[in-house]
Amino acid sequence: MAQKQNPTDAELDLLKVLWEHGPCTVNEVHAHLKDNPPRGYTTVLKLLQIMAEKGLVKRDENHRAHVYRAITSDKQVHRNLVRRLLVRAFDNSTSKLIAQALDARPISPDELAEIRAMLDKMEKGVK
Amino acid sequence: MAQKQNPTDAELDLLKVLWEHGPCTVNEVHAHLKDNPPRGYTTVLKLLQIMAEKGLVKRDENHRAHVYRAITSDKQVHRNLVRRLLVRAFDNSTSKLIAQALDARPISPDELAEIRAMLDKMEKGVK
DNA sequence: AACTTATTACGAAGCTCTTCGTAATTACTA
DNA sequence: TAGTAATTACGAAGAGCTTCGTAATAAGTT
Repeated sequence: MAQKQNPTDAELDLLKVLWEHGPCTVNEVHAHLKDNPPRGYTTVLKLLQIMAEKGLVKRDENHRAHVYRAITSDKQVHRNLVRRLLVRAFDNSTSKLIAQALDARPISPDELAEIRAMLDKMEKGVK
Repeated sequence: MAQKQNPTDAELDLLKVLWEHGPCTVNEVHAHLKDNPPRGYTTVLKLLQIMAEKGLVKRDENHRAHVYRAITSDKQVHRNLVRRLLVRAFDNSTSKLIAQALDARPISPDELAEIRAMLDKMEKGVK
């Protein structure tokens, strides 16, 4: 059974590339990767192989250069990351987490409005 | 120099105990620790020693049993955890994170109201 | 002082993550 | 076919995390 697992830091970097550019060969992933930190070609390859084992990506071996694609969407992964943080540090309280989020970084009025809009939409949806 | 570092999972468990109960001996921490997963006494001791090296806790050696206390508040640590997640996965966008947080778990109307209240307070403060 | 008990110190094992060097494979080209 | 270039496969090393067994130390007790 393919375990649904959170990606590690390095893995998340590669997933970002796949989310943005769609299915890629190792070479393409390596090329698109931002250089912090710089990573060698075989490092990327190895990571993708491991991610394939874990079930984070799937690979198509029909071409000369195997093509990897993300199995889970960015949304799913992000949600799992948030869930993990919720139980790990915030007693599973969304409001506690949001309080910290609002405090962690200065917020622009635009962002604030955006957040309000989300709440409004939510209340409507729930009602 | 004491590095300001995010605690690991096991370390966070111990910090929670120290935040809740104040300065503790190893024995007390071990006793207060919830049993998931169960951890041996020396494991807790070793963790606290490492945390002392890292600068996460400080220890008072004046008593027979050394007394450990958390150096950083829960609030500070929580903020760092949120910050890390923000840059790691959400492009440093608070609203993206909050969108996921609202989506990650069903929210009660009470919590929703609480969140609204925070936003109101914030806007006043900023203005 | 000898004994017992609680505590700390030390070090190692097993695990995962991350990285990369080197070898093997594959496909193309002269 | 022989040579080359790109790619994949394999394996290992170093780091950090987590756990705990065992030894050393300190304090109190008879």
